[in-house]
Parts: sequence; structure tokens; C-alpha cells
Amino acid sequence: MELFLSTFENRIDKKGRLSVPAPFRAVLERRRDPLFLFKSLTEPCLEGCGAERIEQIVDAIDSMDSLSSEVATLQTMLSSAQEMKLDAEGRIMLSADFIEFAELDETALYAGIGRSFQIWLPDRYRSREANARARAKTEGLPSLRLGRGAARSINDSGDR
Amino acid sequence: MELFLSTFENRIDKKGRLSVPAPFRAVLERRRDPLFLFKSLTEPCLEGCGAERIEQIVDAIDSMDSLSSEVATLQTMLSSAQEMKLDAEGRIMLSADFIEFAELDETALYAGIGRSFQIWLPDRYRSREANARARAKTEGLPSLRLGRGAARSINDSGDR
DNA sequence: GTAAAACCCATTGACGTCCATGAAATCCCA
DNA sequence: TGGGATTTCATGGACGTCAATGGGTTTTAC
Repeated sequence: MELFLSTFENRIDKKGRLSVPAPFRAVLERRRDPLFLFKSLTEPCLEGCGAERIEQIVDAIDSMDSLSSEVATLQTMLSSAQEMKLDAEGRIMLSADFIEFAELDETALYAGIGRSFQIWLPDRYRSREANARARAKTEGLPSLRLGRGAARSINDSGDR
Repeated sequence: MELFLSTFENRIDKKGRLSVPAPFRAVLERRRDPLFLFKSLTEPCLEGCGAERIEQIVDAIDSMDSLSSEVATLQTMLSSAQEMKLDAEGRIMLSADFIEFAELDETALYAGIGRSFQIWLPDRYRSREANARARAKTEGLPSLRLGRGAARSINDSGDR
């Protein structure tokens, strides 16, 4: 498995240490990829990704008009990004800044969303999830195209 | 990692000394690169980078119309640039000119933004960051299409 | 001769490393 | 197939190292 999937809830100890779920660690180790965390721009959660995504942001900034507000936005992402070193037990140390931003207390919820994952206050994540499902019922589903160009409806999407 | 990322807050002591964050020092040392600081053209902060980036600016100016006002503006950056010597503890001495320009007092905030970093008055930086986040919420994110083959909107920047 | 800058050393507190514990899942063998 | 043994994983604490900081002393410049 090379994707971040499923959700996990782990405790944050007094020193701010948090175990990375073993399946996520396996993904990072296989890719030989360091782990980066940064503050989400739009939601009260942390985002986790590999170095590749960080480099894309850097390259994007260099190619843009450095006076634009978009650049300022992207720079905000970079300046909140930290390379997280895992200790021998597979834990990361969350800075006070990160904990405060995501309003975490004693437990954190990892939500794998494919090529990256998020870290949430568990209750907040669940209420967001409930909202998303409710929206899907009332507003219908967003369009989802799977595979190359094939326009499939979601319901008859084959699984892998 | 050869990029400047994350933020750090360090004190400026009575003698005007300021520690460079250890991760930033590591980047410069690995590249055997001296550190340059210059006044930002657009914001009340200092910009820090290695010699390589200074040379890029020089080259860019050389390729422009030397009579244009843009060149005069860019030359302002160069004329404010100073090579910073680190003492044995990894500190730099900020000139009174730099301190006044960025309106620094007792603490300075380093903000890593990829190939360079900035030095801000902490409160001023945080309010600017809050603005960027508010903008991201209302105006949406800069389009960054990630992943293989997906059309990268940002100027389909190639690699570095 | 004076002031500023470079150099050297001490302190402290945060962070990384190492080790111990306990729980849960898996494996193995009867 | 059940039960015991082993491994994996999450968690907690102790300790050592290094970065940040502050102060003192020597050297340099004017």
C-alpha cells in the first residue's frame, strides 16, 4: 500500500509526542520520504505530506510574481511547514504552535486522504464528517471521475 | 533538507546579536554558502539567502534594460545587501540600519520560505499571516494541482 | 583612548535518544 | 480449534546532548 488511508486515533503525551500510525510509517519508509507537517490554510487541522509536495510549492513560488497575494499565501504554507523527525518508536513531537492551531488536547485523529493525511481534534473531525455526509444527501454528490477520463457514476464505480 | 522552512523566534540581545536557527545554519553550511541579508523591496522585513540567490538577482538585472526604472529598483536590493559573518555560536550582528528598517526590538521571527527566508517583527508577521489565511478562506487557495500528469496550473513550472 | 566588534566561556532549558511497561494482535503448536 | 507464546505497537519516563542565550575579556578601528 502506498497511500494514506483510514483513520487512527492516538494519544498525545504531556511532552507533545504523538505516534504516527504504523501503516502511515510503512508508506513513508517505503518511499524513503521525510515527513512534513504544515498548518492547513483553510481548516483547523494539520496536513502531512512528503518532500515532493513541498518542492512543488517552492517551485511554484519562484515562478510567480513575487508581489501577488497568491505568493504570500503559499509562503504562509511553507513558513508553517516543519520536517518531522520520527524517534525510534515512530513518534513525532508536535510543537506548541501546531497543537494550538489544531486545538488538540489529549488525542489526535489521523485521517488518511490518499497522498497526504490530516491530523484533527477527533470530535471536530467527526462532526465535519457528519456534515459532509449530510450535504451529500441533500445536495447530491460531487462529480467524481475515476480512471483515465472515464465518466463513471459514483455508484457503479468498481472497486480495486 | 536544503530548504529554509518553518518559523523560529529568537532574541536580540543588548549587543544586537541574533542567533540564526540551527536548521538554517545547516543548510548554509552544507552548501558552503555565506549568508546575505538585504532589505525587502516590498515589505518591512529583511530577506536572507545564500550567495547563489544573490547571483541570480545580479544575472537577472544584467539581462534587463539597464536604463529601466525596474533595474534601479532591483539595484536597491543589492546595495542594501550585507554578507553576515556568524560568530562561533552561530549568531549574526544586525546593523542599526537593518534593525530600524524592520522595526525590530527584542525578538526577531525567522520565516523560512523555501530558497530564502525573512526576518520580521513577530507581531507584524503574525498579523500578515492571519491576513493570508483569511484571504485563503474567502478567495480560495492558489491553484496547485498536485500529482502526476495533472495539469499544473501555476505556470506549469518545470523543475528547479 | 574609547567604543565597537570579535572571541571565549558558563548556564539553562528544550529536544532527541534510550529504555521500560503494557496491551493487543498474530502466530504456533498441540 | 483453542490456548499459550511471541511480536508488534502505543505509551510513558529518564537521561544526555545541543542549541539558544547572556556575560565577560581581548582585539581592532578610529
